[in-house]
Amino acid sequence: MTQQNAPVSLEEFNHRLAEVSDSMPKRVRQCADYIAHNTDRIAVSTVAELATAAGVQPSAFMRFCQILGFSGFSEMQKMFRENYAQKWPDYATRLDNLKAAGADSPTALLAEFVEAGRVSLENLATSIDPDLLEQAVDVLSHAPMIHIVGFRRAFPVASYLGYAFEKMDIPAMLHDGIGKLNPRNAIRPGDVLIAITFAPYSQETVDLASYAQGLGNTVVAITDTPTSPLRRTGALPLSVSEVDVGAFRALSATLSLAIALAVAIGARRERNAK
Amino acid sequence: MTQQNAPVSLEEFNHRLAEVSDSMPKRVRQCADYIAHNTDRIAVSTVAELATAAGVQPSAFMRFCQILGFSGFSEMQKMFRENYAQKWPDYATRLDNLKAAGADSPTALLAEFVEAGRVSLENLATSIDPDLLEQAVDVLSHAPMIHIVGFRRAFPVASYLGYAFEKMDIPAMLHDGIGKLNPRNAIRPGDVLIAITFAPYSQETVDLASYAQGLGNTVVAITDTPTSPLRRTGALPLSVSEVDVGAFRALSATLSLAIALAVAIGARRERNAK
DNA sequence: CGTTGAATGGAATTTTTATTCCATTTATTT
DNA sequence: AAATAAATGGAATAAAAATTCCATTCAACG
Repeated sequence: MTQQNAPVSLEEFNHRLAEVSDSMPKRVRQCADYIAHNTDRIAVSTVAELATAAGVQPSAFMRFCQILGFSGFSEMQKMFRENYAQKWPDYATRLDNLKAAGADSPTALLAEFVEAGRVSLENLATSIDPDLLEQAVDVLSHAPMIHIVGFRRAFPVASYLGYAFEKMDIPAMLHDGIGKLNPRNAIRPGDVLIAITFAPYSQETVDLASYAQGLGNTVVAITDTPTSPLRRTGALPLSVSEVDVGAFRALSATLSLAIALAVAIGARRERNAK
Repeated sequence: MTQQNAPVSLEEFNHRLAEVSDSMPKRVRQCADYIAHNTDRIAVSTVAELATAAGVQPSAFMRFCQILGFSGFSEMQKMFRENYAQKWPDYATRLDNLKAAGADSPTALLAEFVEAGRVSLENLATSIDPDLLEQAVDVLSHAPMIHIVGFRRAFPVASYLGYAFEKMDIPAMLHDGIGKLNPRNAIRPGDVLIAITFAPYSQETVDLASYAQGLGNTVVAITDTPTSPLRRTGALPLSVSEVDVGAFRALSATLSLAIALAVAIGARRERNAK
């Protein structure tokens, strides 16, 4: 009994709800009232749970779903789950589709990276922990010297941080591994290390981080997943999850976080100096 | 088979994940990796869906849940559904919250860079000339060796290109200025130079570009304004305009262009090789 | 006050989803 | 290289959930 006009977005859903909320039998209205106040529970509950919470029988809740235009509860829930998951498009699939369409053209590829960057940025904005960021800025703005380490795909981020600190006259040292010199002894008491690494985590970075922590220095980690080895050692973790396109990523979110961190440190230092 | 220590919060879950992520069989690790990047999907998916997305059988996913200390998938999902609460605020809302923290707060700064990055990416997508990009890919995919130069704020871009080419087994050389060696003679006939520079244009980059062109080598320029000195010399110009936040920029668009260029070259080379 | 049609509760049924089990493959150890 | 243990895939089974159906209740109207 699927109706022709099932809502496909939160807006449509709310609109529909308002539209039909007059002319509802008692029990169905109970459902509507409950849902209006607890819309977010739809995606993660069963009919039985929602029905109980609304004080009605499952069958009554069922009728509510149908009055709204869905074939049943499952279809309604599907809409909410998809809406929620939309932030994470499946890039592997999309890339396959793209190739199937014969479009491995440079422009199509660029569009993919632009899209991936956009999603990564949105995700950064919604996932960053303001407290951790604040803590990182605080500790870094008091460091006599900031050390930076990051290799392979993390190196562009490390070097950009180095550039930014340089431009703001903040004492900083980029451990870039030139000549395999490993200038560990440059890390003095009170110095803070910014360690950047992503899966597969580079051993040198992890080593330097634990060395610094062994000395009692604070380490700020820019890293990805919760399984990152930098988290285990008690570093201050700033996490970024970047969307891949094939085997590569655009680093948009990571660099944005890095440069925001650097500029915030610069601003904080000026304030401290006064 | 409920274990005594099933995680009851996201923190505990992540901690546990990090703890056991060494010493995991292959398939279980696949689950861990997928979940680490898509934690938010657990609440709204079925085992079958997650297993497919992680590329494993449902039974393998089941084992993963148990290794983490849950009796099964349902128990794990229950934890996530209970903690689901206010994950709903969307991008726009969240960005407002970040800004609301105060003008020069780290989060407000981050919000600005995220916004700037988004705008820059949009500009890039609409302003890039597909023909020029195609020409650049074409000429670079036939080069016996690709040289890369970029200093200061362009250096992260240059080094990321170096990383990408390295990963794809494409002969490339990053002219990074170490020891002021200036290995100009490494540029052989047929080689192509990617020169990256933005206002204020760094002299070394411009010099190397005109040197290469003097030899008859093609130069692909990643640069900004139409007045860039790299344009005057007849280089193939790919232009990006990046939105500034104060004196800095997030480089999102530039890096996206660079990585798309690199991957396109890699794909083209494979096609040529056949 | 009886008749009719809508609304309701609850149990029966169907469908979906989680979970277990076991034969087969893959690694490890001797 | 053989023996042993661990890991894996896939199908079988169990559990849970959605959906339907129908007997009963309630409300409206003549």
